[in-house]
Amino acid sequence: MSAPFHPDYNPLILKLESIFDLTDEERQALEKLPMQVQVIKADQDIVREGDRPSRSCLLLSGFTCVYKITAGGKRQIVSFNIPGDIPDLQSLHLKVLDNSVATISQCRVGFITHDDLRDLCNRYPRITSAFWRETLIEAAIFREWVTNVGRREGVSRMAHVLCELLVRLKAVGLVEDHACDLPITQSEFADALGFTTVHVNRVLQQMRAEGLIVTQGTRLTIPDWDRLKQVGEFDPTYLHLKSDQAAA
Amino acid sequence: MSAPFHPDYNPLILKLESIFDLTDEERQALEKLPMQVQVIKADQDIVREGDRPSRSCLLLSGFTCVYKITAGGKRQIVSFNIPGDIPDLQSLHLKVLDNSVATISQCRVGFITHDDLRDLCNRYPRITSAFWRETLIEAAIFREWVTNVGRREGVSRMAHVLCELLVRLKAVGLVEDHACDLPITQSEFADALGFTTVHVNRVLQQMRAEGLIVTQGTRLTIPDWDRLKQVGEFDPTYLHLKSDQAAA
DNA sequence: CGAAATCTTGAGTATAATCAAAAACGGTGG
DNA sequence: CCACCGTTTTTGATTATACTCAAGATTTCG
Repeated sequence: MSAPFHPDYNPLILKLESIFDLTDEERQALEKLPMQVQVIKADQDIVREGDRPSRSCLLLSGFTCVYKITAGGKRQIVSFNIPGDIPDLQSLHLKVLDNSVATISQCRVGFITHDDLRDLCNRYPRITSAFWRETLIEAAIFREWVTNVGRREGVSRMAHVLCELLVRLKAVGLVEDHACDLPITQSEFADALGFTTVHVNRVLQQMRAEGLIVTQGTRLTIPDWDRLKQVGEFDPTYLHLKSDQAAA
Repeated sequence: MSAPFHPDYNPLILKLESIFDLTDEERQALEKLPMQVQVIKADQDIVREGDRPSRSCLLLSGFTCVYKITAGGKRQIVSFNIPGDIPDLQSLHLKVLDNSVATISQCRVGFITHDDLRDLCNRYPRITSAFWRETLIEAAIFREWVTNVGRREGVSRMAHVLCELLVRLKAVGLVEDHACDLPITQSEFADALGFTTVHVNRVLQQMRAEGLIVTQGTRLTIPDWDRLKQVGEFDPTYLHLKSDQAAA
């Protein structure tokens, strides 16, 4: 599996192949998809709630998040994006964005116009299916996220998001030896989990103490995957991955 | 607007027209869509997590909910379905269901085979778009649901779901004079909001005391829509309705 | 090396959970 | 029409998870 920044590393194709069978022709069409690549530094909005974009953004490297701000000024992150994700693919069919997307780390982003996307879908109807499937899995992730925030507490809630991230990162080749780079701050985890920063800190300390996770800077290592899965009540079915790379 | 049970009342078409412009031809094709209609009593699963259905279900009358059960045995309702919804439309592209769907009240359900749906989509490509759009709006509702459960508390969280239900019911003609029939128990609201039944009860009492809602049996009346919207921090943009029936 | 961001700690508090039981409601059958 | 049963709603008392506020330690990065 080619590493990030390697010339052959195309996270979109890796991602789609993890959920869909592509023909060579379709793969080539995807490789030729025109995009305007841009490097964006950390903590910048890529698109904002209320925007009416005419293009979607493919995340090539780095981490972004989809978030909403309540009228009371609180932020809720509804999902983390990893390379290969198109966080605002929905804007192809929904004119007004109902959420914002921001970078978490420095990112390389490829902007693809809706015209080019529609063109691709018209020429390759199965790619329409693949993209539709992609957005349906995104919805499945949101459902699981609701369940996590609504019905799990403390350590269990945190463990579940970590499991999800690990499995998804594995699918695009970004996990090695149960370890990955995860440049997400405790404050961002708080906004994702519906906690406060202080509480996230205490939960993480407990998880370290229990040997569920090991952290060194932004590097996360999972010493015992089965135990983390168990604590997080994690079942990867909802990610609808083709193979059982789901085992991580 | 035709009332439920009136012969012309087709909630699917009403629903799609609230989010998409249909041509006469497309409307006729939808009307002719073959379906096996069945009456299902309250509190029954229609489909279960893990199923691999070969058909989807269109809710014709009554209320259903989409839910998941955690390994710890807790239930989380991730959305309520109203007439016109197809709660498991995603199964057209995702083989294994990652959630269950259950009736809340007695329901009339129309089962439509995936073959018939695929057929319809092939013959009317714009209907593919309409359905895709439909599932994207469902995803938007999940995002908002995460935000609600993660970042709003007590009265505000409850007010928000009520606002959403009212607006969606309005779009299919089931709200009159800011009132509707809402056969959802407090225990079901608890599973939807991430609360306990006891807490839902106390929240509802407070809302009644503050004049935010009036209930008589399963009938819900909203005396002051603007105030409810304000308390629930409700902005209907995420429902992506065509017109401003969003005002309710 | 120094400023800013991030992480950590402590003490006091609030929202919501838990447990347990009583009251009210809704439908059914006599 | 009313008695009866199961479900749903309501109440009270106690507890727990997570929040708030505030300040200090550490890391990161220019």
